[in-house]
Amino acid sequence: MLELGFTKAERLLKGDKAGQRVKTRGWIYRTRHKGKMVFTVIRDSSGIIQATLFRGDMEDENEFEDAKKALVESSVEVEGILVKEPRAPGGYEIQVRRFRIVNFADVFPITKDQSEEFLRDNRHLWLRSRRMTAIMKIRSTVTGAIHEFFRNRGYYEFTPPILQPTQCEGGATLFEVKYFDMKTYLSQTWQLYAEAAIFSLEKIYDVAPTFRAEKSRTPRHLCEFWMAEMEAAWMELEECTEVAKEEVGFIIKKVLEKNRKELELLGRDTKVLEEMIKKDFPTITYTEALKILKERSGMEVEWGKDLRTIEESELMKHFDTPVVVTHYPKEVMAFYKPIDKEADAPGPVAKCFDMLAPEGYGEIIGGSERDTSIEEMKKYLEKDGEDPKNYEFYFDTRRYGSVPHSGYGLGVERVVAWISGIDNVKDAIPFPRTPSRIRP
RNA sequence: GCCGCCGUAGCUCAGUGGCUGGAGCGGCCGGCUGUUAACCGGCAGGUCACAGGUUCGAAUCCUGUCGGCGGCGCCA
Repeated sequence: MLELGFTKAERLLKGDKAGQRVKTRGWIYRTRHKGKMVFTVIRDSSGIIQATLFRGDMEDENEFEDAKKALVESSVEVEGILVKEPRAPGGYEIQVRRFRIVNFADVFPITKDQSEEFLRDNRHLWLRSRRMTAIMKIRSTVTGAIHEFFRNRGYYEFTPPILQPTQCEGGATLFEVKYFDMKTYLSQTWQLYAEAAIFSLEKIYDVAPTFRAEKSRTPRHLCEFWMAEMEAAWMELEECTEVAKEEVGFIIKKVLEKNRKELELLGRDTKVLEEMIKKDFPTITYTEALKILKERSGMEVEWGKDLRTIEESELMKHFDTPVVVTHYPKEVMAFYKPIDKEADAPGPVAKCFDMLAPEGYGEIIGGSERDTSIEEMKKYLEKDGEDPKNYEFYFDTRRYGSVPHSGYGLGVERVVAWISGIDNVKDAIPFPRTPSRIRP
C-alpha cells in the first residue's frame, strides 16, 4: 500500500498474483504493435515485465491508440490482469485494461546500435539501461558493505576535507582550485588528515571522492573516483593486510548475497567469486614476486624497479584469488612508508603493500604502515623536491605520543568493475571524468 | 609526458580522385490478434567535424584546428 497499490515488475514475475488485477508503473522499454494488439515491455527499477494490449479488452479505446503511438521511454501506469504466459519474457504478462500515459517520450536517442563514445555522451540516458542499472546496484552494495564492515569492527566514519592545501602522494598530479585569492587542491587522499584523527578515534574509515590529474587513458583510471580508506592506531603492516583481505572477502560475500540477478545479467560467472572467497588470499613479498615472475613466467625484472602493469598481470596469472604483495623497494615508494629494517631483501624495502585482483583487474588496494620518524620523512620529501615546511602539521602528529599505525585505500570503481566482471572502470561510476571528458 | 587510431543521415557503418553520396536500424504514414531490439509496402532525413590548400574535378590527397578513442608510463 505504500506504493499506492502499484506492484514492481520483479514482484509480479514471482507469479503469486496471477489471475489478479494488478497495477504497475514505469517506462516503456520495448514496444511493437500488430494490428489490434500492442506489446509493450515495462521497465522499473526492479526489472521488466511485458504488458499486452488487445484493443477489444481495453476499458478506454483511446488508451489503446495512445499505447500504439507511445515511444520507448514514455512513462506509464498500467492496470490489468496478471497471467502466466510462456511467450512473455519472464513467464508472466499483464493483459492490459487501462494504459495511462504519464508522459509521451520524445524519440529516445539510444537505440540498437551503440558506440562507446555515443553512450558516454549520453550517459544521463544510458543510466536507464539494464546494464548500468545492474552495475549501479552492485556499486551500492559495495559501498554499503564497506560501511558495514568497518562499523562492525569498531571503526568510526571520519570525513576529511576535500579541499586540501598540500599534496601527499609524492608526485601524483593535483587539480588546482581557485580559493578566493588563494590556491588549493582537490583531495587525492585523506591520509594526512586521517593520521591526525587516529589519536582520538583510533580506528577510522571513509568512502570519499578522490581526484588525480593524471592523463591516464586506460580502462583502470579515472580523474575523479571514490576511494575507501582506513587508518588505525597501534596497527602494524601485517595486521593491516589481514584487514584488507577480510574487507574484500566481505564485499564479495555481500554482492553474492544481494546481487546475484545483476551479476547474471552482466554475464559474470558467480562460481568464480564463490570459490574465491572460500580460499585464503596469499601474501607474498615484492622479492618473492620477482622470483615467481622469473621462474614461472621467464620474466626478468631488475630488483628495485616498481612492478608495472604488464608484470602485475603476468604475476596474477599464477593466482585465482586476490594477492597481497608487501615490501616494495623504498626507493620507489612515498615518503611516509617506513623502511623495514628486519626484512630479508637485497635492498631497503618499505612496510607497504598492494592488493592485486585476479582475472586481469590489477591493483585494487595500496597501503602501508606509516613512518614515525620525522627525520626520515624529511629526508625523502627533500629527495622528491618537496619542501618539508609544508608538512609541519603532519609532523606534529609524530610529536605528541606517536604510535605505530597503518592504513590503506581501496579503489571503489576497480572493485566494482572486477566483481561485476566489466571491462572498464568508467562504467563502474555514474558519470566518469577522464582527461578528455567532463560531460555530461 | 610518449606512441597510434577515428570523425559520412538521429544511431551503426559502406563509399578511398569521376554521373544527383548509399544501406541497415530508428522516425513518420498504411497493413497485420502472440510480438520477443517482429514482418510487409511507402515517405522524410546530409555543413561528408571545421578551416585552408592541391586538382579540370575532393567525403576521398596534403596542412592545420577541434572533438573523441586506444596503448604505454603513473597510480586506486
